[in-house]
Amino acid sequence: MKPPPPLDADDAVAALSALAHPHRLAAYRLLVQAGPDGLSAGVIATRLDLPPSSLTFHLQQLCAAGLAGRRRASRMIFYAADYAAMGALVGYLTENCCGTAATCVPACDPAAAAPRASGRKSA
Amino acid sequence: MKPPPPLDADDAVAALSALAHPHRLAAYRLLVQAGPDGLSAGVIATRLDLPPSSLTFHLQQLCAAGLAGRRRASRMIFYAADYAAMGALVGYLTENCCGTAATCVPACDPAAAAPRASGRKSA
DNA sequence: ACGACACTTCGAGGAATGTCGTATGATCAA
DNA sequence: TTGATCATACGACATTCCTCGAAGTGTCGT
Repeated sequence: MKPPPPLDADDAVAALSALAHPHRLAAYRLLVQAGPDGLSAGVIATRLDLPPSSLTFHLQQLCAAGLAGRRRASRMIFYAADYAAMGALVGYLTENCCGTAATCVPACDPAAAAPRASGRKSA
Repeated sequence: MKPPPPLDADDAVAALSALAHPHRLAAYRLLVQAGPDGLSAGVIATRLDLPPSSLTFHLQQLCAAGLAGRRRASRMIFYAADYAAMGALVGYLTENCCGTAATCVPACDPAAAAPRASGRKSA
């Protein structure tokens, strides 16, 4: 069982596209830093100073790419980062870069990348 | 001296945007896997089955984002991945995600992320 | 010098993306 | 039920991005 589910090229492009926008990247980092509980759409909109409809648009991209999940709590909707998805993306990016040893990036450290059972939610 | 130069939000978006396209992501992975010597534009064009002008367009995005470098060797031009840039990007993405410990991704391992100014991955 | 080769630059058309006001759905308080 | 709040769906517009043929630049072999 591999915590980071194997990502294919299309998934990776989707995830990267989702992150490749200032507002979405900012929102995503907010979620990453907020932890598993996530943040409500309203809070995110306030912090990012974005109109609700624009925020929804971006949040949907993040969810569609599998980078975030949503959960309803009464009137509010909470979004939370999907850490496993990020791990999978990083894995995809660094895949095979260890073949060239010395030039490899930290995240690509074989010792850290292979054995790590941080299995988590994925929905 | 920090191998991964601190990336700001704009740089991160630029890098992510550069990778957020099927052809560029494919080209980038080819470079990552090719190692420090890189690959010539012609070889990349052949493997990706892209017309030269299209390839140049994408390769330039990669270079502009700092993810790749170019070097001329007689008639050919070699492109090579910039591993440090990738490390910086991964670092930016995972920054602060360790605050929530258990949910954290492998790449975000505090032991590997924080004190890497001197030593790096094992040999 | 000449011709061949490797790649880049230029330019234009078409497709995809981001923005945000307004309307609508869902939930809660009284 | 009525009214208020939180968020999403819809629609239209502007802008940016991708593609690729043709022409141009630099390098090599003869």
